[in-house]
Amino acid sequence: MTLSQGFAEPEGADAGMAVPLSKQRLRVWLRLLNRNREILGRLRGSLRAEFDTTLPRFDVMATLDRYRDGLRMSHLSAHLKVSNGNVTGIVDSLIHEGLVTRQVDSHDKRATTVRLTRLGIDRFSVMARAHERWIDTMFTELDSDGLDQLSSLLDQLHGDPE
Amino acid sequence: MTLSQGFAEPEGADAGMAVPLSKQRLRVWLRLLNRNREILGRLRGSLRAEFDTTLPRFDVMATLDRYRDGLRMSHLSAHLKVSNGNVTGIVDSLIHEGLVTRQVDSHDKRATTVRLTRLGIDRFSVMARAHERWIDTMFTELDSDGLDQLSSLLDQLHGDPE
DNA sequence: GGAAAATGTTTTAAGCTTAAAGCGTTTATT
DNA sequence: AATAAACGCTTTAAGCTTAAAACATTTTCC
Repeated sequence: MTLSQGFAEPEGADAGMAVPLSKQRLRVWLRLLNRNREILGRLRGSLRAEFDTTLPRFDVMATLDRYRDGLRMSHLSAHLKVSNGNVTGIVDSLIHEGLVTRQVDSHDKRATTVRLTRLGIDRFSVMARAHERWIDTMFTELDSDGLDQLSSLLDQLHGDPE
Repeated sequence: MTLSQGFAEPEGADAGMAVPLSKQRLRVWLRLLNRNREILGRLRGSLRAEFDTTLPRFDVMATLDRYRDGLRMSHLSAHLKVSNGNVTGIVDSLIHEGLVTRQVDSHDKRATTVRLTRLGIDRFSVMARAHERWIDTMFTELDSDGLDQLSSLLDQLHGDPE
């Protein structure tokens, strides 16, 4: 999965200042990683405690809720940035619970469209409200300006080759 | 795992402005999550391609490299913010490869101290240099000020109950 | 139209992850 | 000292995740 790109030299010619900048980047990356893990841990615990479900299932439902007309499996996994096969299992289990349907495309028999059921929509809307509250409490200290700043700084990271 | 805390009302009394702020928080959280996944995906791929190892193994070694005197299993998992049992398996496999040792504490027979071996230290130092380069390329667009800002904004998120 | 390449998805094998239960060991309480 | 509680770690069961292989269908290109 796209790994042969790396290895450009740090570009800002490493004359004296280069080392500290690398270290600083490393520290910030570590912090980003840890914050993310902490937040995910809390969300996971809350989802389990309140709704007896998991984060991956919630993520799939959230994405399908944003695309009410349904989504191809491949688009779903692209949106979630997880592997293709991964989504298969999660969707299977959501179908098993009656929250989602999988419908073969009439024009292309390879492709399927996944969609929330009525039940799925209803279930999700309850969870979404709770989720919004959890995020609110974790992001309380950031006001609109802080959020904009954070957002724009995050945009400057390029995780994707692009 | 600490889940009964949540559910304070968004505190800034939701009069008109509250809804957009929640949505903005949600968007930023999504972005944070996605960036993190992208970066992790790239690092995973590079680690596999260049060193035939995994991110969790790298993380354990990186932590042990910072604590050359060794670390208790519990401290290790606390640092990594993963579950206790999780680390057990990863350390097992690192021991199997001769990169790490596990030594029972002489005063407390329940506890063990995990430490990099000479081989582990050497292997890690090679990987660490590559890792630094990868992070450098992904964080190129952020200068020292940007990094400081990002760092301080991330500090304002509270993932941990605290 | 038929072979080859590409596409959309699922399956597989290996490994990660968590929460909860289990096992010794140590500490606290009487 | 005996019991109970706490602690440090490992095991277990269930589920998530990935990369790669496999499958089926469609498209491309002679």
